[in-house]
Amino acid sequence: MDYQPSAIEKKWRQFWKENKVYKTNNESDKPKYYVLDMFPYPSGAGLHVGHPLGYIASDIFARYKRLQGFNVLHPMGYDAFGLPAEQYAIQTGVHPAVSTAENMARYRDQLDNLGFCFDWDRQVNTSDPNYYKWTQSIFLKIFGHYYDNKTQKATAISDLITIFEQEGNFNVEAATSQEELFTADYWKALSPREQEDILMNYRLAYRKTSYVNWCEELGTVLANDEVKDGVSERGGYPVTKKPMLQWALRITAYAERLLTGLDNVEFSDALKTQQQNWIGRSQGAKVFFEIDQHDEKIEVFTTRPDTIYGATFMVLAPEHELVQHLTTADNKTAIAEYLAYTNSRSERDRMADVKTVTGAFTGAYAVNPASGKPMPIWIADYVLAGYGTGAIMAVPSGDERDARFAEKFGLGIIQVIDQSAHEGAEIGDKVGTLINSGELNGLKVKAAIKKAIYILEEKGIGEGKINYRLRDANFSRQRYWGEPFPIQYDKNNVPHAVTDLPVELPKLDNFKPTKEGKAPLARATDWVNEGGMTREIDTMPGFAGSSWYFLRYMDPENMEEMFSEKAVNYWQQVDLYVGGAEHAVGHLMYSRFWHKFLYDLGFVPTKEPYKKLVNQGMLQGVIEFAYVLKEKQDGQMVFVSADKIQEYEGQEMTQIPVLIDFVSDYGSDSSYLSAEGIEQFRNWRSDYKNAQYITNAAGNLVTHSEVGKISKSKYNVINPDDVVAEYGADCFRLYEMFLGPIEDSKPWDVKGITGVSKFLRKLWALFYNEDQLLVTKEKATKAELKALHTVIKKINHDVEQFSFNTCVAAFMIAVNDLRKLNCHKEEILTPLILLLAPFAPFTTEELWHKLGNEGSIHAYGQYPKHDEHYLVESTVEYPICINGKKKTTATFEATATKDELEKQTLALEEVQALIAGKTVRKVIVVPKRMVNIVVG
RNA sequence: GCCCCUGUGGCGGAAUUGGUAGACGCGCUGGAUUCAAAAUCCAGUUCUUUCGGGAGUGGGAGUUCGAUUCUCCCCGGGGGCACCA
Repeated sequence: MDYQPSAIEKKWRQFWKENKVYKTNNESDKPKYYVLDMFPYPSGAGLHVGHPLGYIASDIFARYKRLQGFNVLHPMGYDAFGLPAEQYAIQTGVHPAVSTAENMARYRDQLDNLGFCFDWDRQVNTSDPNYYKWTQSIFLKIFGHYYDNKTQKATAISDLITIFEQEGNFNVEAATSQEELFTADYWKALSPREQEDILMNYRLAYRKTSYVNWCEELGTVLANDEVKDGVSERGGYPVTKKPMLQWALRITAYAERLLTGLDNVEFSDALKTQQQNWIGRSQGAKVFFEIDQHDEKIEVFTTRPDTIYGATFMVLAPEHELVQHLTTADNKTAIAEYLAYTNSRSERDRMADVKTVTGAFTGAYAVNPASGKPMPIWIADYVLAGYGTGAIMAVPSGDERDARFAEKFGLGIIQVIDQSAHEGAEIGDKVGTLINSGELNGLKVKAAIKKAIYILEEKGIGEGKINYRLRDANFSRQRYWGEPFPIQYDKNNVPHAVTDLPVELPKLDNFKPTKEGKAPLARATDWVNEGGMTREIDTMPGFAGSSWYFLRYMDPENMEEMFSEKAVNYWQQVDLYVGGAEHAVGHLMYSRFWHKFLYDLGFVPTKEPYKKLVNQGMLQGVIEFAYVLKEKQDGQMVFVSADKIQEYEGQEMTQIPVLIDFVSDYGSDSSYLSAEGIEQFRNWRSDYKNAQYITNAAGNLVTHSEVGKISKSKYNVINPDDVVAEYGADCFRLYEMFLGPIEDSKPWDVKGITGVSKFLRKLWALFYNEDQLLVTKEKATKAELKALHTVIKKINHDVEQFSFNTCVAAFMIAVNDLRKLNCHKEEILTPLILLLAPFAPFTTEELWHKLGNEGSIHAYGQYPKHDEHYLVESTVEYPICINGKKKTTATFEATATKDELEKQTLALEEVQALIAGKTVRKVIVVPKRMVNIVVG
């Protein structure tokens, strides 16, 4: 019988389904293990060959753990809210729920086709009201809590209100944007609206004005991704920043815990540093500067309070709230002009152009609290509104940017650090001795920083402070296809929690924003005004549903709770999380934040959601381009073969991606459109129908290949189903693992798959010859046992290391060895297929049954362990080296110790001849490797 | 500019973590089989050579008996952050 993957795979897919082989229970005598994949967004393009890379790896690991006797949770679901479905709806009128359901069904088919061991009874869908009911419920919990810095814990807002009623906010230490202090009497006298405004400064989910990318022409808010060079990606219309009252999550309250928590998880160093940079902790001081003729003070953050004597001017971000207020009459025009200038520059322009120094003087002066000298107050866009306080004290003798600014505008420079004793050191290195700095003179930088903070605190004009780059997360989206907020506003615009959950998305047939630019949900007027109040019409962002889905898998059908205490106490946390590095900061940071919040409230027993994380690299594709002349000729497009473009020198060319199905020798350097391919290409788009095609001598249009993202818009999506149809799912799985280390990005290339395909047929041939089953009960020889145990040792080691490419190589070697030994013995083959079962589930299931076993190999629960006994030789041949150069070889007892080997080596006549007359300095014995004699 | 990762045959990539560099696969070259092709099988395949060897893991130094592996400098590729006070 030939190896026929399609027949085998169909059979076992059915068997697994009927017998619920992968059903996981929340109760078991076995130890638990939780393997999680980042769930996909079910896009219209379907699954492509890149998606399964991580899924295959985690599937192998899950099956491996199951065979080792663990109770493995390995679920899958869909991150089903998102922009593409909404845009599709706007274009076609198909409701996002409908297109999403279709896409999910397609994904499911494609995933099943690859033989994954997901427990589909636990499927989660973030757009299902039974799921987002709990997302809304968590939001309300966040809304109902503030962060108490004393206990380092989320605490109920009701507790805070009690404190306010008893003693005001004098003793409250919280993560807050509340600056004013107030008494209990003051609090009690406030209107509900005023009280709520204050509470908003404490709530972990709160409303604040933030800026969005607004496109007047499209009448909608755009994501950063949708804005290119200051204009909308669609249509190229201008985009401006528009202030909008939006929900935000106070993730900054958890900055320190998110940072220190990294010490206790197994993430790659690269990922940890990325998260550390994102949080961006820096230690310094906040300092208040008085302003001449004004009551307000300017607050700045500085990491170098020691340089305060060198602060000769101040710079505010153009968006700083005091700018208008401080500007004097004669400077109004200049400031207005500068504000107009910065407003015209997109964020990208501002970032790209670091060299140009710009700014404007407000006419106002602050006072240097240390030296008492006046400091002109300027505005400049090198100071960012979003970082620190949006204002700096400028120390031109210390900071390079301040120096450039002072130089350009002729502002004073005072040297405050003597670095003569520290040649070549930068000020940022925190070395040197303070000069021109009053009481700080003579101190080393580190000591000066401490003393400066002490003095600031003593004078009551500043204090030591830790600043984070991390910003609170914007939590509002002006979209339809997301979780509605469970919030209603009363007539005083005070938000109230809606406790009757879920708040379901109302049905709409138009998903565009309203004419006034309001979010699409404003169209559902009855829904908005239900119950005499006004509903929040924004929806939650994509990261809401994905921030806790791994917990729902533990108890997905629970209608009373998010998940039961029992379930979460059993599964604890994700043991292994596999997913793309593109989520390094966004999703991972937000879900860690939510998890810590739930921990504070006692819902989860662990501080971190993920114990270990593996980032799989991106599988890239080859994009095929056809060259086309920029200028049409006689109204027609002219396509030019890549090997003929020299003939068109001086004429501008552009490249158009070509659907790879038309391309011959796809992916190679010499890919081309044959006459037939050109014909298909002509019929692809009406524009190309009558175009001219300048082909080469062979009549082909040579295309240009580039490695890039696999994407629908690049026409290079390869459906795994097609590969599976040709080679089988097991071959596909093994091949994707064989491509290289799981963390590396690499281009998809089908060239090498024949090698893996051959391997599977060779494996099959160990069992079958034509129709005859070759397997015997004969006792295995020593050589056969050695071949087997070598591979067992290797596989167990590599699977733990997540090194699957080397596993596949080891299998190939084992099968080749057994073929050479003509081994068809059950004693050898049973462990071999057990070993292979995680990698090639269908084939091994078939062979397992052929060996007369019942049930599923994947539920067997006894992964083979290697026995060192079979690997030990009686004698070992050692290379003998003199000073590292191999001179001869000698055979020794395998059991010989290092000392014995050394003695025996030196006793050899041949060796004595080699070292004749020279002094032996030392003998180095590397077990099982070599003996090196160092002479001379 | 800063941070992280990375550089090995024609290609994807191995190297037990300092111990025989190039496992395994692709490709290529021979050969067997075949009327022929596909498929399959066997052998070879880092470069160089006067067939003794010699060189060799981006380049240069260093540590070591010994370096793809550790240290420093430089160059190239990828990713992240970005006027961060």
